[in-house]
Amino acid sequence: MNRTKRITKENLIIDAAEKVFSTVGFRNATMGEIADKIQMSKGSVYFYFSSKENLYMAVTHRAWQVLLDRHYYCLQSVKYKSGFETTSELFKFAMEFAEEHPYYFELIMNFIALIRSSNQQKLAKDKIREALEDSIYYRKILDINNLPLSIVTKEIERGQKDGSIKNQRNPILLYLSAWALLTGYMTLNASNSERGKSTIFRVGVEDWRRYTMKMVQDILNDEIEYDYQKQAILEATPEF
Amino acid sequence: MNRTKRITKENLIIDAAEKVFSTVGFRNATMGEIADKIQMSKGSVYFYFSSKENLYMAVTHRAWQVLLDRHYYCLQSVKYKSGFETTSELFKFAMEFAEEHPYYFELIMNFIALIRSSNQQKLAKDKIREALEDSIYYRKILDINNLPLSIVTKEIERGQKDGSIKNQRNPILLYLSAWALLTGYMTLNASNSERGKSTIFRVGVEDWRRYTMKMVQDILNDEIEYDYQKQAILEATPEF
Amino acid sequence: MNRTKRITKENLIIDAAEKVFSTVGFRNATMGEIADKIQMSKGSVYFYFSSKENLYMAVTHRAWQVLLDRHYYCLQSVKYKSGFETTSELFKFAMEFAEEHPYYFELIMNFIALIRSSNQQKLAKDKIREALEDSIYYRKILDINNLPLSIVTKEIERGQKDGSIKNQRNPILLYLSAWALLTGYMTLNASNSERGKSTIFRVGVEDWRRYTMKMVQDILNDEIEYDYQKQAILEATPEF
Amino acid sequence: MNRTKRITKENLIIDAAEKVFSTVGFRNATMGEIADKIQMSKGSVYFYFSSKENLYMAVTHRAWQVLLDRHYYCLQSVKYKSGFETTSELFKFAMEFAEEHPYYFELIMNFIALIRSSNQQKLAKDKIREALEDSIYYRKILDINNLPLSIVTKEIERGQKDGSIKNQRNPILLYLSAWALLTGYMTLNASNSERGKSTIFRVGVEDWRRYTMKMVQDILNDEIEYDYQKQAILEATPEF
DNA sequence: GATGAATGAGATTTCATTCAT
DNA sequence: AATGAATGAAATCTCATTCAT
Repeated sequence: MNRTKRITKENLIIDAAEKVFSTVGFRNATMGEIADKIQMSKGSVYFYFSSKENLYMAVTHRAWQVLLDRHYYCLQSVKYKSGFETTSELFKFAMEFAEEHPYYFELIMNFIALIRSSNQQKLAKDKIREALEDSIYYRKILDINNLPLSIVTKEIERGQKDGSIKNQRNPILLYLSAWALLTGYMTLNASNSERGKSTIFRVGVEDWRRYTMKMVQDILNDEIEYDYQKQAILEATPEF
Repeated sequence: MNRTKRITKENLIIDAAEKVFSTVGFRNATMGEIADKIQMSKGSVYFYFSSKENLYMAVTHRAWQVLLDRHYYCLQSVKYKSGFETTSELFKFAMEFAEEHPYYFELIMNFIALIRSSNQQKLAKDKIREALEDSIYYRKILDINNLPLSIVTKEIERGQKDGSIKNQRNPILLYLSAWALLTGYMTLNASNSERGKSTIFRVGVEDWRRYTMKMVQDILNDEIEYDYQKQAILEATPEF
Repeated sequence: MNRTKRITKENLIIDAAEKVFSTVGFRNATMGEIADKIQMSKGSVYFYFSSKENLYMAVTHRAWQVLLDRHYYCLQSVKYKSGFETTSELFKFAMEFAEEHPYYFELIMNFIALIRSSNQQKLAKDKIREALEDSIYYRKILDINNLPLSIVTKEIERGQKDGSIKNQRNPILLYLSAWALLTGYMTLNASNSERGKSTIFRVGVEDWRRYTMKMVQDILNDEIEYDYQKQAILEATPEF
Repeated sequence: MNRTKRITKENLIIDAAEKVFSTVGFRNATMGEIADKIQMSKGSVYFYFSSKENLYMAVTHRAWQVLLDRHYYCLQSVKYKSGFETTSELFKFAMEFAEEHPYYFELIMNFIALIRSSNQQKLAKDKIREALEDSIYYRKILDINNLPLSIVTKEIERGQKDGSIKNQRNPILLYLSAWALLTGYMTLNASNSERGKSTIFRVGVEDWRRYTMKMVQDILNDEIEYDYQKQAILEATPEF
């Protein structure tokens, strides 16, 4: 079997896995169900993916690829704009990505949680995490997972230099804050809503989405001086 | 065995379950491990909690209780303050809660996701969700899970009336936005950090935390008029 | 606790056990359910009955007692009648017993099966049968379970002598045949029918019942001479 | 694995299950024991039969098949005989079936009890019955379980028309009565006896068997007129 | 390359029974 | 006498994974 054909098959399997994982979750998903979905035998699935964990990582890898593609696409099309404009665009695209592919977004979050827990604790019993880390796709993702961060922070830095971004704080902090906003929005929204239609606690989702994007921009525009009197309620935070 | 003793035992089990669930996750956790942790037999655990799902919900219930207690404690201590002050305090306490009990926070998020998915789709295969919903604790949580929202939004409304909160948008929107900020912060931070010490992508976690709290306040202070020129990058959002 | 009180309690438990066993069967029944039914603790049930099997045998013992009482009652009231009349009465009473207490009838059948299997094979694994045979009630039943047979056969013999029963075959054979008829009727009828109302395969149960009783009488009236030509279809059976 | 091989395996498992079930009963039987008996893993057994209940129903299905085969075989070989002769033959074969395969007979009785209880009561707790009814084999048996009845009653009707069967009562009643006789005989005999050798209550089993068959014929020959004086002991039953 | 039968390690759950109080 | 918490031995069922064909 030539390389092309192999890749086609792999993608077919990843398609099926994506559907099954997103519907019932990793633990509930069975290799049998995934194989059935594309009229394939379990044995064949194992021919292409050495383990369930490896297959899961392959789906996660695709999620990162799609996210990354958006970033590159975005860079290309906004080359001549200011740092603020590019950064805004990047987040707008990220939001669109998250809403179009809520499960990819979830996978990305899970991956981030995975590397966090890897860094800090090696829990004796967690066979699954070990298996995940054994996957070739894990390595592949490790190689690219910082790219979104570096792409965006580079644009933020550019914006801080060209004056379009007023907030002079650490670009990574800005990135994280904006990304947290997006994450929170997605998590609470739980990605079930048909965009613009649904309502959550009697707030239109579309309203919320717009306000979230506005807040991202506010972050970029935020100047350090602000009303310290109100801040005083919290602990003193002079550096902001 | 009197009521007190029973509750003590239940709490003992919940303690153990909390540790095990938070370490290896619900699916990876086994009743045997939970029982072992407190030198109890599996049968005994089942004497107190009718199923693994029920036990999980008991832990989740505790998480909501702790969160709710903070809210009430907070209300009590800030009675004579402005709406803005109270709301700020409430979020400050929520943040502290999340950082002190990251796993509780996770449980609360999971519960929210659970009721979302319950409302929208009855997936044929998901036995686990069904079992979760059968739990008495599920009912108990249903009865209280809206209280944080209603407590905070009431304070926001008060603040909007007394002039201390300038942002006149839908109080629920403000609540959700602030809560999303917190959620995103917690998710990305993955809550493993010892407060103030750790670093994420070379940003001090403490810095990030403070900035997050500042953003919450900014939400409250946000006035509707702002620079529409920058907004123009996004789709028009006249209502903000 | 005096003897009377003890017996009262035991009967209370047997009542509950009877209901539970008859509803869900021996294996499905739990000691907990039986105890609950009379607001008693499991421990107390064990105080009176040393095991589930023992309790089951106690219920079975009661069934035999009730059957036997009917026999004695019947003997008393038909003292001056012919052997045919008494025997008919005995079967009429047995039929009524079976229909009024279908579960007792089942217990009696089960007991008969139990002693059959005991006589013939000691299956290594059958812990339950062993436990049943350990019961004091098992011994008690062993002492009485032949009484119905001997009572009825004595009457048949009397009838054969006084000329009212024409069938001169072995009285035990007659007894078994009639009892088999009753057993088959009860088994197929499955005891669910409200007497006289229900229908089985479009045959009125009441019709069937009457016909069964008629057949019992036919057995008693059966004379040895009959049309041997038809019999020839079966293997030769000259002794009948 | 081709269809033939699969069926062979299934039959291998059914063989083992039949032995185990008949020896220790459904509830006492364990899948492990069944698997062990044919040097197979439990998992493999589950590969062929989705549950213990399903396997049990598969054995029951075989029992019905064997019974039915006898009926058809019998029909074939007695085509040119009278209704009386055919019916007699059918019962003779049924008796042989019951004696050769006592456990099959028991399974058939249990199945009949099962559908009776299904028709009349849905007991909340009986998970087992539900599981039984979920089996594919349950459906299969439902499709054939009335055939013996319809085959035999058709022959009885023919006999009533051709004059060889004198008893003009409802053919189904005759069928049930004869079948009840067989059932009672089998139940009391408990089917453990080596044919012709054993003795029950000092009656030769062979004698009893012959007499039972004779009674079946008597049913067919029974004419409605008989001695009403004796009947008077029972409640009036004018229709017989 | 593809198949699917076979495996076997576990996981949840149930209950009869015991025993300290 | 009575209670009911605690135990622990089983039993059913699931699936990721392997491997002969």
